[in-house]
Parts: sequence; structure tokens; C-alpha cells
Amino acid sequence: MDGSSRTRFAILGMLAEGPRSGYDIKREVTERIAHFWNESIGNLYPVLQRLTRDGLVTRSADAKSPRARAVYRITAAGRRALEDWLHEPAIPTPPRLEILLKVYFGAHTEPAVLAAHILEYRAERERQLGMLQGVQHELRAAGPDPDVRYLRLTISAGIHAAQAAVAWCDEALADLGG
Amino acid sequence: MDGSSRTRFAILGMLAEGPRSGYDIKREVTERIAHFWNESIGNLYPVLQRLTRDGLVTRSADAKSPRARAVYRITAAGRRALEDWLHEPAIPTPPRLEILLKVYFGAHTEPAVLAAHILEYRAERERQLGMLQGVQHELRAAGPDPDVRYLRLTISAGIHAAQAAVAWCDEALADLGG
DNA sequence: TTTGGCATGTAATCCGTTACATGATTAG
DNA sequence: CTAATCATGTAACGGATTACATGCCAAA
Repeated sequence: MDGSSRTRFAILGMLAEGPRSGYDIKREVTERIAHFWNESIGNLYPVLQRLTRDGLVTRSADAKSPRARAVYRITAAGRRALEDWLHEPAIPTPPRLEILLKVYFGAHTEPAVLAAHILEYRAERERQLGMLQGVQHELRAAGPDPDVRYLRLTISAGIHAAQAAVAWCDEALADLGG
Repeated sequence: MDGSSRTRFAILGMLAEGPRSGYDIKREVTERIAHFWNESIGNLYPVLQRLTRDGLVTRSADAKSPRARAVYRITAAGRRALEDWLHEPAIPTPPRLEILLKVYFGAHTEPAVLAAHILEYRAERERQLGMLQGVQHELRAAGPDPDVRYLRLTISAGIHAAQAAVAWCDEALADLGG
């Protein structure tokens, strides 16, 4: 059945902080955790329905909004499911970095083609790095707020990863250029 | 149809270095590029059939082997497809790091639970780091061999990423411990 | 008034994993 | 002899993306 869908838990985690609509969840994913997680809106709605059917969340109409908004709330069973999942070790997803696959097969094209790809990749990672550092700076101003403790940690993870990626790009570009 | 399947190109790239069986390809993936790419054997065989049907590879029985081995060779059309793909920019796959999702929702469990997960994650990354450094060392002995130039680059990428991951783990563990 | 953002959902499709099924060969 | 590895494949399933379809509300 639903053995490994981690979308369920992403949703449950978000709802554990308070009631939200599907649209809200999607926004929070893209605005706060996009650097390590993603959800497509076309998947979110069906999974929310299944979670409702399973009694892990409840659905109600938002009275305060003039729009047709469905607001979801996590149930006690939902919290239990979330906590159980948090206790299980994380299952590592095998990575698929297409940029490195192209590099690995680099002998079958010109080095300049590869360099162009890496340059583009570097720009993207640098852009991301700047964004994350911006968030980190804002969070520093907030002081030792326990509410943002875990957000801080994920931001830091993204910064480490982005810096490593940029450093590798520079190394690779130097190698390909010389 | 087969718009975005990168498995095709992983196969074509491997076959561009020489004839191989499906089993060979799987072995090469797990032994050399597992740190940034993966393929399941159950997917490899059907895709090889489709590539044969499309005329990008040819299939023949291996006469030299006492076993029932099917050997695939890349065709001119296959090489063209590979080169075309190498010219296209890499499509970034949105990441899904479950470990960070758990950290993000860390407020809903005990810090010690999180720390245990991170410790396990750290061990895995450190193990991987050691392995990659071992390969890097072997490759250094080979000198400036152009054949291993691109392999070297992917190994280096893995080392950068693993080091960054380990560094973050230490930072996170210090934070959670204190 | 028209554009963009809010908001929800379905359908088609696909990409890929896991488990299952089978059998030959080689090394200990 | 027997276990591990070589070797190929199919079937069931599921998780997720993209495109499609619809419509309201607010701001310019």
C-alpha cells in the first residue's frame, strides 16, 4: 500500500505546526525547504485525500477566507504517525546527478561543452548559496530562538552542500580550461 | 514516449567505451558511479530492449563466454544520440534528503533521536568518503592519463560533497548535544 | 478590465523499484 | 557438493510529474 511515500510525512510535519491548505503546504515547501525537498501540487492533493480517508488529518472549509479554501488539521493519530516516522532512520535515496553523468562521459564530447554545463551549474548553486546565506543572516538576528533551531540546521546543510559544489566546479573548470 | 529517461543515456555512455552486457553495465554503475548515479537491474533490461528496437544499440550473443551472455554494441545512431544529449544542459533533479526533512521537523521528537539519525548518516558518508579517497589515491598513481580524467572529476565531486556532509553533521551534532 | 495569484482537483503517463522466476557456472 | 556469482528477464506496483481543466478574487 503506502509503504514508502514520504510525501505523507512532509504533509504531516507541516500540519503539525498548524492548520494549512494544500496550497499553503506547497508554498511552504518551495519557500523554505526547496533546497532539499520538493512536492508537486498534483501529488499533494491526492495524498491529502488519502490522509483524510486514513484519519491522520481532517478537512474543513475555511470560514474566514472569501475563497474556496480547504483547511487541513492533523489528528492525534496523525501526530503519532509523524512521531513514529521521526524515530525511524532516514532511508537514503540513491542520487541522480545528471551533471556528473555528463562529466563521466565527457570523453565523447568537447571539453568546452562540458565546461559550459559546469558553468551553468555553478551559477545555479551560487545563486542558491546567496539565498541561503541571506536566510541565515536573517535568522541570526532572531537570536537563539528554539523555534528556528531546526530550520537553521537545514539552512546550514544547504550552505555546506552549495559551497562544496561551487568549489568542485571551480576545480573542474580549471582542469578543463588548462 | 521516452522523453526524459536518463537511463538510456547512462547505457549509451557505457556502451560507447566498448561492448557490454546488461550485467556488466549494472556492475560498472555500482562500482564506479554509485555515489552520484544508480540503475536497477530490473529497469536496465527493458531499456536495453527498447534501445535495440530503436536502433541505437545492437544485440548479439557472446561467443567467447560459456555462459548465455547477450552483448550490446552502440550504433552510429546511438553515438549521435549520446552526443546530442551531452550537448544539452543537465536537468537538475529536485533533491529529496529525508534526513533533512526529519531534522526540519525535529521539534516533534527528542533531540537525541535526531542526533542518532545524524550519527548514522555521518558514518555512511564518512565510509563513502574513505572509499572515494582510496580511488583517488589509486588514480593519482596512474598519472595524467586522459582516459581517467573525467572519472577523476566525478570522484572529486563525490569527495567534496561527502566532506561537506560530514562537516555539517559535526556542526549539527554539536548543536544538538549542547 | 484584464492580469496575476489563489485555489483545487483529475487524467495521462512514465519512470523506476522490488519481488519473482529461472538457470548455468565456478570456486571452495 | 554447495554456495556464491553470473546472467537474463517479467510482473506487479507505486510514486510522482506534467498537462489539463476550472474558477474566484484582488490589484493595476
